[in-house]
Amino acid sequence: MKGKNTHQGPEKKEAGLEPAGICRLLGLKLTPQRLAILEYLDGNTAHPGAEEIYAAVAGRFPGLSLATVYNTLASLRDKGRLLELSIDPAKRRYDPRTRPHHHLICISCSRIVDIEHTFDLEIPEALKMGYEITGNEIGFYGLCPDCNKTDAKRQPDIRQGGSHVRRP
Amino acid sequence: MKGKNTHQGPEKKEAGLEPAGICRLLGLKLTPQRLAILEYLDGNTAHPGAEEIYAAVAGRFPGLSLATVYNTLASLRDKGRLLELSIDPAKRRYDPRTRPHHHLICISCSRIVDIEHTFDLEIPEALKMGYEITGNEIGFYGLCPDCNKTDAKRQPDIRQGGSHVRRP
DNA sequence: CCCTTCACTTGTAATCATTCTAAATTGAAA
DNA sequence: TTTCAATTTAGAATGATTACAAGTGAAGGG
Repeated sequence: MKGKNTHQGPEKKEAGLEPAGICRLLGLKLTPQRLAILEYLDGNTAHPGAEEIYAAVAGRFPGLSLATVYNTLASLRDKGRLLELSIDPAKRRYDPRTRPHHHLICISCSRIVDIEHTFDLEIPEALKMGYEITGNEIGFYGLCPDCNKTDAKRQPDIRQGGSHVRRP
Repeated sequence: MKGKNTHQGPEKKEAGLEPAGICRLLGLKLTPQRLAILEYLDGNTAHPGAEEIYAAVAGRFPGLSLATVYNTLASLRDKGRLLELSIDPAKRRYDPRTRPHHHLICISCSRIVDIEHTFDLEIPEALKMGYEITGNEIGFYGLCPDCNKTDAKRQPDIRQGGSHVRRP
């Protein structure tokens, strides 16, 4: 763990704009803490939670407060630069990739990967119940390669139910 | 609030089987607390959280413990009789309708309605990253009729971002 | 370059949902 | 009945997130 980020692999980043630029663009004050957080998030595909972000950034930036992480995440989220995912029931996860995409989460270890693919999700007008729809997100559930190996012998019925079934 | 349930409207229930039958079928002991919870959940389309279930059932069943609600929900979930939704970042919600379906949540008041519609969600093999997919759930985000009315004048940009943007 | 100011940061307390625990209770099988 | 494991219960414990009050520093104006 030495590089700029703890990526899951080589990934294409969002359309340019380094941390400082983002702050200026959003009208946010340019503080070192923010820059460090932004930098950690930039191109990160691990969908980290607040605590993880804190741990990672605090390493390079001693004295950082967890509260600052939450504050920063909140403003980025409010400004639309960050997606706050509720796909993991244990905690909120953050995704710097703001272009619409979906997620695939392991029901055993909670690892999340992005699904960059467009689906046709037109809801029949009759089912919209008068809602004005602004977005959508698909959560795919399954077993990641690692867990699939390990769990092969577990009760098979645990996988029934067709949908987002979580392990005890 | 007098009827059997606090439904959102007339709804078709899951394929028969009253509370007692469900317990027997699942090999669960038939306790009055469980029956009361099952009864409350039966046909309920409000996607209640644990606290709400507790409050509702405790009304008719004084002495009920919140822990029991959590216990019961956990066993029903494990047995596949109940879906545990993480669509609401504030808390887990429960859905007795176990047939695959999707949800539409109001980004302002968190009201959830079911979307009973089948979508074609084939993920290109190349994007599956080796995961064995067991299910999926689409979360549609938007404004419910009520909030849409109330919020009409709010900052329009809050609705940008394309996806699950939550109100501060 | 020096002020001034208010957005930010910080540490900590408070809150909230959920889980854990250990003891008491009770279905249900024998 | 008797028995015993499953279940219920109150309350403590945990973990994530939010709230708060006081201190700090980035940034614009002079």
